[in-house]
Amino acid sequence: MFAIGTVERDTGISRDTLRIWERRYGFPTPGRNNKGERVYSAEQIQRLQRIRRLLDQGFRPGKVVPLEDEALNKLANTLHDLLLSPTDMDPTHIRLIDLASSGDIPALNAALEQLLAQEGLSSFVLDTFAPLTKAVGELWAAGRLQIFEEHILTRHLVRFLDVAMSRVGHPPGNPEVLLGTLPGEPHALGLLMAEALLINSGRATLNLGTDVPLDEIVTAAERSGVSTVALSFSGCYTRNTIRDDLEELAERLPRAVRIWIGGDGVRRLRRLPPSVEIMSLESI
Amino acid sequence: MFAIGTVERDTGISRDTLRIWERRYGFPTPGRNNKGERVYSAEQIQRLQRIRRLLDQGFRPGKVVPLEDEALNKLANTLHDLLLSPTDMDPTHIRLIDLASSGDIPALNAALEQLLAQEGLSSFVLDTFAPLTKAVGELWAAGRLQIFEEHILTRHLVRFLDVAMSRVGHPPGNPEVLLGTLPGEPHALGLLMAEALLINSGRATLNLGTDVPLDEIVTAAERSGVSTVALSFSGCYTRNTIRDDLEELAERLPRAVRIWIGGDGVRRLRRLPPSVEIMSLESI
DNA sequence: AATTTATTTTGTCTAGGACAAATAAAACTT
DNA sequence: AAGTTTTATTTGTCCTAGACAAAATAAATT
Repeated sequence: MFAIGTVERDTGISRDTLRIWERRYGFPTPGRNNKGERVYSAEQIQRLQRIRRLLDQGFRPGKVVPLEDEALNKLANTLHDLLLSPTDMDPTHIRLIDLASSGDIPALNAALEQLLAQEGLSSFVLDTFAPLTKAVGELWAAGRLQIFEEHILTRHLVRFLDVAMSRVGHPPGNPEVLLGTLPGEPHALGLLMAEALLINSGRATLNLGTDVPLDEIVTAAERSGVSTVALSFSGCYTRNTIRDDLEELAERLPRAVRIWIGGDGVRRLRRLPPSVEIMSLESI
Repeated sequence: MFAIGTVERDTGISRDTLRIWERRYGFPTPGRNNKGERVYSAEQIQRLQRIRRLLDQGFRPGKVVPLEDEALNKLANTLHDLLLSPTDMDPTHIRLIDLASSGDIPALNAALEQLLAQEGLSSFVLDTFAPLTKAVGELWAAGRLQIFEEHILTRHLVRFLDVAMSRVGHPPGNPEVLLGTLPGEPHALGLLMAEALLINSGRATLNLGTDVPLDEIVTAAERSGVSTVALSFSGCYTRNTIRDDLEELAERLPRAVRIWIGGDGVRRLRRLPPSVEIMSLESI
């Protein structure tokens, strides 16, 4: 049995939200310990994680949280069929995904190495690596991957790109593009793919990685003299303040600095500050 | 001006703690917006971050939170002098730290490459990389590094070890040791060093990375059939439940599986379950 | 079909108190 | 003097129930 703080950490759903879901939707239904505090069962946590994944895919709490286990499974399956229908997928990708979901990391690495050698870094990132990343995310959303499997895969993908970039070598000169994600955004692969493309086209980068407070981005941009700040937002970025953050960033950065944003989390955004531009990997 | 949620994210101090510090120690002293909600200035956030670093070093809130800016600076300086007195340090390390804190990444990489070639991976990790990591942490704790500088350094160190490991290649066969950190622990370098030493001695590993829920560790250990689970805890692991977590882990893992724990966060621990063993990098 | 306006949904924040785990200090024993 | 147990202090997490605004959807208008 787990306390609310543990559930918050393991599911990424805040205490406040957990309590208010209980009041509004009748789920979760924690028991109480002798202190009167909520205690959650492992099953409820698992269901919360499944709900979380569906929310990340764009569903709304009111339609998902009250659902029973069965209905939830059905929804996840529908999603799975929708997203991962093998008919319209490249057979090479299907093979990679099979290797990934079977956990055969050495074979996956070998296959990736071969594709990298054939296609060159830029095409590899755009045509192979990015779709594979997307597929992993969708497998995960559909509940076809355990959390630990997703961890392992992501780690290996990160390592693979790191090694590939180290072969190209870092372009000389001052960095032109600063990369990072805001606090609360843990996904680094989008940044890494962007960095690989930039490096491969001869532009020096400064990758701050994930979870960088806004004022540190400003300081880093000023110090390093970059001309562009690139931020990545995945679908799971729940913070409701992206627009405010971007406005603040645009205001505090030196005038000449452009802001690029990308990732699944930016689709819903409208009315951006003038210096902010939505970028895709292809347009780098 | 920033809301309490933002401050929580950027400082890692929970809302509840922020409110209770205000009540008990008279700091922080946020203003209020028109909704009656707390708003924190950038200066207060900076001071909170400095306080956080001192707490990570083992200071207690009652002695640190009420301090004025001046006293805080003084304490940080004393700490800096204490931890990083150059007299008792290897000149090679001093040079590396200089390169690191000056932000000259290419030069740092070159120096690391040279030392790696000279010493071999195991000695390099133990005698160069680990002390450098520690020094970076201490520079950061003493306020000598900006957050973004620490981010950049850490990223490059991770990348460097990843590349070094990829040269050694992954040992064949089933993994023997599973590595990971529990939710709330973001530092991956300890794991990575352990992994490098294991790989270099021919033992296959399975690195789950950071922030892995406990039940996922159990599942992963069962599926992969490892004989050891290795967890890393840095000084900033504030979760008060390490012992409970370890007890639960020991109970749920297969009997034959040993648990290794390491890192700065385990020094304070006593009365561990019988299958749990405190390990240092040297003893791997 | 594209804007504007109304309605619903949703997450974050507020208050002060309660409690136990963790740590430090004191008392005791060997 | 060093180790162990007992007492006191410190500290973080959790509780309740309500309020409010931003985001998303539905409805109405141009």
